[in-house]
Amino acid sequence: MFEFDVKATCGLARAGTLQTPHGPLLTPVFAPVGTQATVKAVEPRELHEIGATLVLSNTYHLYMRPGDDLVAEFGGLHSFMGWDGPMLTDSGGFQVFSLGELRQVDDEGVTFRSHLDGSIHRFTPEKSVQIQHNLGADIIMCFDECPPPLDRTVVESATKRTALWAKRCLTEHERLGNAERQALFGIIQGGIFPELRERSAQALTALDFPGYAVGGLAVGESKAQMQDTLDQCVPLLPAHKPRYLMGVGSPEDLVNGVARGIDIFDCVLPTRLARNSAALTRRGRINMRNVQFARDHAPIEEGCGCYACTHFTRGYIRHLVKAEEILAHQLLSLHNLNMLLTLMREMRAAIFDGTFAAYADEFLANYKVVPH
RNA sequence: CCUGGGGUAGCCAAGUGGCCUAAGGCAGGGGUCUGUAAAACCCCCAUUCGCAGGUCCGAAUCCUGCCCCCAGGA
Repeated sequence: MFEFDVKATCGLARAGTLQTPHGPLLTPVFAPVGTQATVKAVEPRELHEIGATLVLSNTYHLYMRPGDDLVAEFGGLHSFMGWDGPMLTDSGGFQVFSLGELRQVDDEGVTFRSHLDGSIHRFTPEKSVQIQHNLGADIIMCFDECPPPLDRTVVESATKRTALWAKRCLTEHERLGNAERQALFGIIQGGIFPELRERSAQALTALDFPGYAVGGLAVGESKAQMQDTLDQCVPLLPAHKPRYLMGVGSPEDLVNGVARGIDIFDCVLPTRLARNSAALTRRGRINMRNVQFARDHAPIEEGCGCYACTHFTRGYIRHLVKAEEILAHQLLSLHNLNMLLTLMREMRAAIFDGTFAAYADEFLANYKVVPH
């Protein structure tokens, strides 16, 4: 289980297959985020229809509500949420970063207040692995500390801690004895600092995880810094193991990530943008709230095969957005996810065809940050 | 016609002499969003208070006239 075969390469870009208990995962792959055991506004049936293969969910949120023990009672996340494909859970490490003032980190673990009711809780690496064991995703993540990427002192201590915690996660995972059912991935930290990335990669690869994530990016650094960091640290990861860039991303970041040898991505962006009325197109992002679309009879994107684009006009979707109808969130979420999933499929095909570089160049040339 | 109440932004509405170059909400326009504390957040949107005079150092606020609207009575 969890064998990863690189089937084709094109430059640094790779197309592979990762075996999981819920079927093979074709990479490069983008995972829609379903934080609370649901991809917001999208049914599992629809996820299948648009070709989603991997879904991410969250340790912190599900521990808080409804509780990982309750999810276990329902047979784990897959049966609880009705998704029978591969799943990944984040460790809760990112929440340590994003909860801000609500938390306190020490070498042993993290104490934090619930964002729901203010109650005090504590995560340790062991606790995170235990929760993820109860949740039952195919891929689980080491409990890490994800620091703001630019402060060297903070990043250095977080990077050291992440390495120590990775060892503890692995020990706990082995103790629980379910390595055949769940693959535990290690996470590289180090912010934008090459020496720290290098040290982190050395420490983590020494533990021989079945897959490695690059964490701590897309959290405040510039695009150039993110790309430089990937250029530097992806080659430090074993070529025969899947590489996961956490929390990314935007269409251009996915292309840039694949070009640098990343296999797995996840991001809230497409679904969050959808609920905040933005649509992703190949020419860039458009805000469907804007009055310029009020009398637009075209679909969100000409030529897009998704249900939103084959059945509805921009004018109608703008109306739904302005009227705050639930269907606006549903259609835009579906479209945005479809756009990214299609992009991933096309990149995979281009890698097999040996035309990835040209494909990437053309995509990036057409994709404008400020379109129309 | 009489009596009372009322006319502040597209709508609702606070303010009843100086801190009003007028609160707030809605609507409208624009922006932000990357391992989801997000169907969230941010910005813009009345030099002007029904109209015309007057009092006063000072008026959306007081006075006079006019014009509208509402309720009740003829």
